[in-house]
Amino acid sequence: MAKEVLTENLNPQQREAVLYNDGPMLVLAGAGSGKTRVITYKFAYLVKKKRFPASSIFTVTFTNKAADEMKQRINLFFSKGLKQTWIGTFHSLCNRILRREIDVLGYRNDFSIYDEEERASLIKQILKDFNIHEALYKGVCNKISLLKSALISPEDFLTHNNGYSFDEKLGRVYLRYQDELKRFNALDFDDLVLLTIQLFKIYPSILKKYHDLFSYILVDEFQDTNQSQYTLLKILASQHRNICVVGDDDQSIYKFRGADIQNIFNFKKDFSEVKVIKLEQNYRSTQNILNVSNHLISKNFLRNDKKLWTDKCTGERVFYCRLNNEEEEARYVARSIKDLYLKANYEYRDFAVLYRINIQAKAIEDALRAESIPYHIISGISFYQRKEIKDLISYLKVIMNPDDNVSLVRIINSFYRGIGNATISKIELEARNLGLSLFATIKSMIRSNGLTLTIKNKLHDLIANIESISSKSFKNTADLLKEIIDKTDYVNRLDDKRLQNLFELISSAENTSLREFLDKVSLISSADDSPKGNSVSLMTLHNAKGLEFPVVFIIGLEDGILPYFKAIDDGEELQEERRLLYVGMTRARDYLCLTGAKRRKLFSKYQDFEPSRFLADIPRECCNWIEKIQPTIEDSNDDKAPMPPSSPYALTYSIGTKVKHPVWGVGVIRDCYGEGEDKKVMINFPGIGIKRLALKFANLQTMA
DNA sequence: AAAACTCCTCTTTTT
DNA sequence: GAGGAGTTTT
Repeated sequence: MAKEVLTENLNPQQREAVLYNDGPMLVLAGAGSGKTRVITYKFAYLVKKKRFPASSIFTVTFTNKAADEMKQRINLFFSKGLKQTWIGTFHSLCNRILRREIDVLGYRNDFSIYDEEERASLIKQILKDFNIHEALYKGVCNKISLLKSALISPEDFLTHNNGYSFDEKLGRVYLRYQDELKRFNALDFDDLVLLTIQLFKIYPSILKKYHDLFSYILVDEFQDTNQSQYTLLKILASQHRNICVVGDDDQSIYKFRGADIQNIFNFKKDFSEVKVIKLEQNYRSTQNILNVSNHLISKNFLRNDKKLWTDKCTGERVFYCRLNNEEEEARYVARSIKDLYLKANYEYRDFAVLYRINIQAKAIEDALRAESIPYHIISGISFYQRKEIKDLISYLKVIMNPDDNVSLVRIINSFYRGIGNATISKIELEARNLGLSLFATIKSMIRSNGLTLTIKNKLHDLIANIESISSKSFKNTADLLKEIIDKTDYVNRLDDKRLQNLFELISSAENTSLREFLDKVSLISSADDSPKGNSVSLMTLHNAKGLEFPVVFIIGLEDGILPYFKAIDDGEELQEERRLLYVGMTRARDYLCLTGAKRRKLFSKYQDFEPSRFLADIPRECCNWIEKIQPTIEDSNDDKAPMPPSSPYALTYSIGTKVKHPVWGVGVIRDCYGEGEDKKVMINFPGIGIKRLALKFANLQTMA
C-alpha cells in the first residue's frame, strides 16, 4: 500500500515548503531539520495532488547515495513504483540528456567519460608535449577543473591574460586538453554539465524540448553547486520559474572543488520573487550540542542567520579534553568509547571518530586495536579505482569508443606488455601526421615496416582481439568481460585478491548492456560504503556530511589542524574551516566529545599546537572542560578505563565474555563491579537490553 | 623488467 | 622523514 501524502506529519515550515508551488523557493534547511523529508513529500505532493507527471520533475542532488535514497523514499508514495523519473546527480542527469543530444555538438553518443585519473594521464601527456615539467600535472588538473566549473573557456582564459606568464601556458594546455577530449570522443565530469549548457545555449529548439518536459525543478544540497551547475539550473528554470532549492550555507564545505556559497545569495537576486523558508527545528541533537554548534557558527559573517532549536532535553554536556600528544588523545578516545559502550546502551556502530586530515586516523586505529574495539575507515578509495578494475573498464571503453586514446594506451600498457612508451609515442606522432585515430594508425602501421616483428605481433593481437570482440554480440556485459579475459593473459598476472575483485566486477555486469554498465561505473565513485558490520566509523569531517551518530568524537582541535594551517591566513577559508567543525558537531545525537593534543607529529616531526581558536567560540557552561596535560613525566595510569579485572570472579566473567542466563538467554558481559559477595555484572542481552545482575544470584553459565 | 636513485610533497575530494 | 612518482641504471 502506498504511503499517503499527509502534510499533518510535517511541522509548519516543512508543510509550507511542500504546499507552496507558485514559483521559485529557497528552503534554508539547518542540519537535521528534515530536508530530505521536505523534498520527498514535495515530489509526492506535486504528482499526487497537483497532477504533475512524475517524469516532469527534475530532481537533482550531488551523490549517488543521496539520489538513491531519495528515489527510494519517493517510491514509497507510489504503489506501483515510478518508472520514468529524472531523479539523479547533476552528472547522471546531464549524461542522460547528452547521450540523446550530443551529436549536434560534434561528439558521438558513445562518448567515454573520463575520471580524475584519466584526465590526469591526458594532462601529463600534454605537458610532456609542451615541454612543461610534468610533475605540475596535479595543479594543472585542478586549475582547469576550477576554470571549467566557473564557465571560463580556454579562449576566454587566453584572452584575459596578456603575457607569457604561467597562465599563458596553462591556457594553451587547457585549449589543447579540450581539443584532445573532443578528438578522443571523451568528456570529463565537468564537461557533462558544461556541454549540456552549451547544447541549450546553441540550440534553442532542444532547450524548448526540455523546457516542455520539465515543469518543476527540485535541488538538494544547493550550497554545494558550482557556477556551471547553477547556470544549468537557471537555464532550465528560465521558462516556468518553478524551482525549489534546498540547502544550508552553514554546511558549505566544498569551496576547494568549486562550490560557490554565493549561489545561495545570488538565488535571491536572480529570482527576485523568491519565497524563503527556514527550517530551524532540529530532530537530531540535544540542546547542549545545538547550543555549542549555534554559538560556533554564529561567529561566521555573511550567512543566512538561523538558530536551530529542539524539543529534546538538555542532554549530556559536550566534552572537551586536551591531552599531551596524539597517542594519549587516541587512547582517551578509545577508552571513552569502551566506557560508553559498556555503561550505556550503545552498539559500536553508534560511534564515529571524525578528523580533519586522513593521517590522524592512524593513532586512532592503533588505540582502537589495543582496546580490541572493531572499527572501519570510510575513505575515498573505492572499488572502481583499483588498478585491475580500471584496466578492465578501460578495455570496455575502447570497445565502445575506439577513439578513446587514453583508455587504449592504458590497455596496451596493462594487457599487451612489451610495447613501451617509445613505440606508443611513435604511433601517436604518426597518428597526428595522418590525422587518424590511434587505433586506425596502429592498423596501418602493422602493415608498414617501421616496427620490429615482436611489437607488430603484439599490436596485431590487440587489434584482432578488439575487432573480434566488437563484432560479436553479447547477451550482457558480464559475458563480454569474460571474453576479454579469455582472449588475453591478463588474469595470469593477478594475485587471488585482485582476481576476486574481478569476479565481483563481472557479477555486477550481469543484466546490463555495455552502455549502461559504463555509465554506471563511470558515474559512481564510492561503491556503496554502507557501514561494514557493527563497528566504530572513522572518517574525515568532509565524509561525515549527511550522516548522524549517537556518539561523535572530533579529534585534533588545534590551531594548525582544525583550522588547518593553510587556511588560517584567509578569512574565507577560515570560515569554511569553522563550517567544517560545525558540520561535524551537528552529526551528534546524544554525545559530542572534542579532543586536542598539545604536541603531535606532523610531517615527520613533533610540533607543539595551541588549542583551536574555535574553542573560544563555544559556551563553556554547556561543556565539561578537561585538560590532561602533564609537563613531562609519563603518567597515563590514572585515566585507565574502569575495568581492571583482578579478582577470581572477574577473571571468569571478564568484559566481553559470552554468558547464558536461565531466563534471558545468551548475553555479553559489559561491565563488572563491586567486591566479593556484592559483585554485580551488567549484561547486554541482544534484543532484550541491558540487565544489571548480582553475580551471586545470576546463575550464569560461561560460553565458548 | 627490475633495481636504484632522485625529487617532491605533505588537506579536504559529492562525480 | 616517509612515501609516491618519475627517471636512470643495470
